[in-house]
Parts: sequence; C-alpha cells; structure tokens
Amino acid sequence: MFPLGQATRIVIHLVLQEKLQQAILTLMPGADVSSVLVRPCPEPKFGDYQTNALMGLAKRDQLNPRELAAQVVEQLNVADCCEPVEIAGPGFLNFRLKTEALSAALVSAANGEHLFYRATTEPRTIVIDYSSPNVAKPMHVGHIRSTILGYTLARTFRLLGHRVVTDNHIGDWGTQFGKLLVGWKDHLDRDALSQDALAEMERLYKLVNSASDKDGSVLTRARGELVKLQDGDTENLAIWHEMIDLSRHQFDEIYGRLGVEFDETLGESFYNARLKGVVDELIAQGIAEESDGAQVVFFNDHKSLKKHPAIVRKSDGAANYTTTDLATLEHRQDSWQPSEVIYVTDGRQQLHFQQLFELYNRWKPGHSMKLKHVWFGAILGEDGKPFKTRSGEIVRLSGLLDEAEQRAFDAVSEKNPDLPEEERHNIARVVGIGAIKYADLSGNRQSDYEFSWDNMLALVGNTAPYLLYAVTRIRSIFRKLGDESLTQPGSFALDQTEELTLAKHLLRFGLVLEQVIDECRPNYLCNYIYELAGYFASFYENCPVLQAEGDIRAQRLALCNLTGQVLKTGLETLGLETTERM
RNA sequence: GCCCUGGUAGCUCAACUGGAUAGAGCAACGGAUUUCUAAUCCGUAGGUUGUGGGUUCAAGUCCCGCCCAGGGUACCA
Repeated sequence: MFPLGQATRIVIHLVLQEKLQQAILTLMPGADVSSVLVRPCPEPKFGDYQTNALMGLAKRDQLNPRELAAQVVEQLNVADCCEPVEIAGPGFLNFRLKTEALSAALVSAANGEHLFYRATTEPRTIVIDYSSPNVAKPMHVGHIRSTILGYTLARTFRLLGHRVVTDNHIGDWGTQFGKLLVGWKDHLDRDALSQDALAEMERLYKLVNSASDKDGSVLTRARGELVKLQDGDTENLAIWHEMIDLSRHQFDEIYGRLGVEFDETLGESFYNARLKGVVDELIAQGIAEESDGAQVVFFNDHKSLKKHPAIVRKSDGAANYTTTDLATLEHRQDSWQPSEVIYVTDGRQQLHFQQLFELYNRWKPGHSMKLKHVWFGAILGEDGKPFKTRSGEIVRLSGLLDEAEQRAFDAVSEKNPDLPEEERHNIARVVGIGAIKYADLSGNRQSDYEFSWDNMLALVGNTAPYLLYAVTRIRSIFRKLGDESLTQPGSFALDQTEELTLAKHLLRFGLVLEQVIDECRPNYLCNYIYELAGYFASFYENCPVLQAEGDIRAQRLALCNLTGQVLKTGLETLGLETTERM
C-alpha cells in the first residue's frame, strides 16, 4: 500500500502518520483521524517519532488506551523504515527509525532529489500585507518587525509551493496631508529636501502640527488644503505626488538594504474611488447605521465587540481606515481569489482587525477567504520601555542598519584583520543586517522584544553570527577540497552518535517549515536551524572530515554538504544571506 | 469600568493538536586548542512556570477567582 518510495525518503514522519491513520481506520471505521499526528519525540531515549493520539481516541470510545495501542500496532506495518513499534507509558507509540531508512533518505537528498521537505500538492493563493509605512514619515524601528516577518512568511509559503501575493499597503492618503501641504507651501527648505526628503517632510509635519495646536486658524487652513486635495486641486495633487515619489524612493532604499520585495504596492489612495460605494452598500444592506452624525456598525451579538462599534464614515463625511480596509479586502478577493489574507501588524491593532473581519463577513457573506491577523509585540529598549534614542526620538531604520553594519565591521576586522577591506564590508553587511533580522525573527512574535546590540551580535548563542559561522566552517571544508570531485556515497553508516543525531535532525526540516506556515511563526525555523548548527558543531568537533578516508570521508562530506544546504535554505527563507568567510 | 494580550532560571527567550524528567543562550564557575576557521566544543550550577482552586491517566498549556504589567476602548492608522 505504501512502498518505500520517494515520499518515504523525503518526509518519513508523514508516511508514518499516513500509515498510522490507515491502521486506525481499519480498526475503527469512520473515526476522525485528522488529529492523529506523528511528531518528533521530546527525548531521544523514547525514540525518534511518537504519537499520543491513541490516548485521546481511546478516551472518546471508553477503551483501554494500551489495549487499543496494541491493536493498532498489530495493524501497522512500518517495518520497512522502523524498528518494532513500542507502546510506552499510558499509551504512546514510539517509532525508532532504521538506519537503512535514514540512509536512504540521505542518499536521495545527496543525489539532489529533495532537501527534506515536500512542496504541497494543493497550492493555495495567499495575500500577505506587511510593512505599510506612511508617506512623508521616515521608516522607523516600528516598521521592521512587520516588514521582516511578513516577507519571511511569504518566502516560507513559496518554498512550500504556495502562490503568494505580497502587497505593501502604504499610507499615502489621510488627514496628515492637510498639515503637510501647509508646511510644504510655507516652510519648505528645498536643500534639506534634497538632502533627506523624509526628514524634511517630518520636520514640516511637526512644525504645522504644533502650530495648529496653538493656533486654531492653522488647523482650519490644513483642513482646507486637505479638502482641496481631495477635490482634485492641481497644485495640491502635484505636491502630493512629489511627496509620494520622494517617500517611495527612500522606502525602496531601505527595502533594498533589507532585501525585501513586494509584488504590489497599492496604497490607501488606490481605493479612494470605491469608498463612497462601500459605505452606501453597507447602509443599503442595513449593516451600517447613523449615530451621532457618523455611519457606524454595531456588533451586538459579539461579546468582545459589543461595546466597540466601528465607524465607516465620519461625521464630516470622510471615510476612515476601516472603510479603506474593506475596499482593499474586496479588491484582493476580486483580483486574486486568495484562500487566505494575512495582515502582519503590531498587536495594538487587534481590535481593528476583529472589527474588519467581522464586518467583511457580514458585507460579503459566503466568501471563503481565511482572514488572519498575524500580530507581534513591541520593540523595547534595554530599559524595558519603548525603544527610543537617548534624546527620546523614535529610532530611524536607516541609522539602525548603519549601526548594525558598523558594529559587524568592527567585529570582523578584529577577528579576521587579514581579509581584504571590501570583503570585510560585505561580511559586515551580511552579518549586521542578518543579526537585526534574526533577532527579530527568533523570538515568539507575540512577545515584546528587547532590542540589544550585544545580544543580537553576540558570537555565541542563538544569533545570526553563530549560524553564519557554521556555514563558513562548511564552506571552508569544501574550499580545502579544491578540484577534487565528490563521490556520492551509496549509503550512510552513521556509526558516530554525532553523525546520527545530525542526520536525524536534517530529516525534520520539512516538518518545521509546515509548522511555520501553519502558525505564522518563523521562530520555529530559527530554533530548528540553531539546533542544526549546534549538532553540526558537535559533529565538526568529533568527526574529522578531510582526514577521514574512503566511504566515511565521502559520507561525512555529504553530511556537511546537506547540512550546508539546509542551513543556507533555512537562512535564506529567513531573509539572511550567507558568506564564504567571516 | 469593559475588552485583548502577557507573567517561565539573576537576565534575554523557547517549549509542536494538553503528553513522558519545563529546555537553550547570556552572565557565573570548571575543563578542552600538535586540529577541516576556538566567532568553537564539553561539563557544573541555576525552577513551587505570578497566585489560589478546578477538569484530566496527564496542565506552563484548558476552565474559574485573585494579583501584577502592557495595549486597546466613536470619528488617527
């Protein structure tokens, strides 16, 4: 029924899982086996993989779990890849891989047939919305999590064969432009603008903002400029376009440094023409109603939203971001028919997205999109308060990246002063930017995260430099090999514990990638490659590669090569480049 | 007030449908370098998972109460 085919070699745990489910269905026709999963054992002494699902099944049917387990084992034929299955504790099944099965998986990977993961046979289309900076404001440290997390998720989905549309929903419309237009017309410093456009625009905004706090007539004028812009005034539109161009130029510079890309950049203004129609439909369908002069949607049958109505048209007649987001969602549904739309923003917007999703479900009943808010915690300084510069300013992203590269440059120059300066600069770029990204991705996204140069650029521990160093050690071995041609081993003996542990860990790559997309948590991948780098380090210390001879040498070289490929693929999925030396 | 998060080792963080003895790193202490990059490895120590109950064969994880922290809470996004 399940021959030891290609699937077995790629992801053994899935084959075990499928066979287990079949065995259960034979015994208990009609049972729901969707929750029957095979997972890695928490402790190697129990085996390589386990399932705890039989205990749950036994409980539902009031059976003795160990007796059920015995019957299942009776039905289960996994002898081609496992030692005899053990029943343990209250009803766990423990699987221990045969070395020959492990060896077969490694051989096929070494032949380039796979890299321990299986692309999906049912590709889905997923829209991912991330980054979303505001025009006329410099990107700051608050944008980095959304940008990094969002693009990492996009790459992970793509690696597993899904179609992804990434969309940068930039803030290019809204009330701030009234003040910006006043500032532009009265106080613009062209020199400063050409030096650093976003800083100049930010200055203008702050200037007018504080002026309008003191002087009501300034605010009135700002509103007037905004109305003119919205009515299509030529001069204001031209200024607005210039502000957008200047901003996007600087965003692109940052995205270039971060290696982040988008398929679409449809800002808020793209949906302007649709906003009135959206509100009209909501009113016509009886979803929105008038309240204090605004058009409002109430969620009375919803516990957590009961006291939190959503405004879709302000009393001054203007739409707000809920309306824009509804139009955006409609556009995404119509354009790409995604099965999933993922928003990557900070946790403070949870209420907004609850409202949005609930509202969209009412507006477009029967749509089949899964709407997900993937939120993350704040970035804090080492004092535990929101991360700011010493003078209390928000930290700008460009300066942050500069400092990361500088610190990495100092480190590499100290460790390896003989490398050419140009190479040291490149290493510094890869390590510095990588360190920032990795520090951001390696924690649970929902935790607040404490920004610490020392922690992220530490040379040991779960950091980018440690992982990149592991890659350079592997590269170094292959450099020493020179022109010598590699012989692919026909099998792997895996006599040394370090070889065995490393090999088994390689096989778990696919499982981890699945977990990342299931829960939108790249830290699972970080943990995995950190463990992989650790197992490789032990292997490296204990198992000489180039000094070994014959089959052992070929096998160890292949293990190095496979580890290098998985590390590189994992790191690239996280958005990290790798280097030859460091 | 109400709603949403979170509270795990001195510090920063993990912990996979509830699963077996809660794991790493940093800091501390002890060891390893004729060697494929020591930006490394091995070891020691460190815990009543905020707190009190409950459900379960099994709870950091689920349910209820309380304490603490952060965020949100009608016309900013």
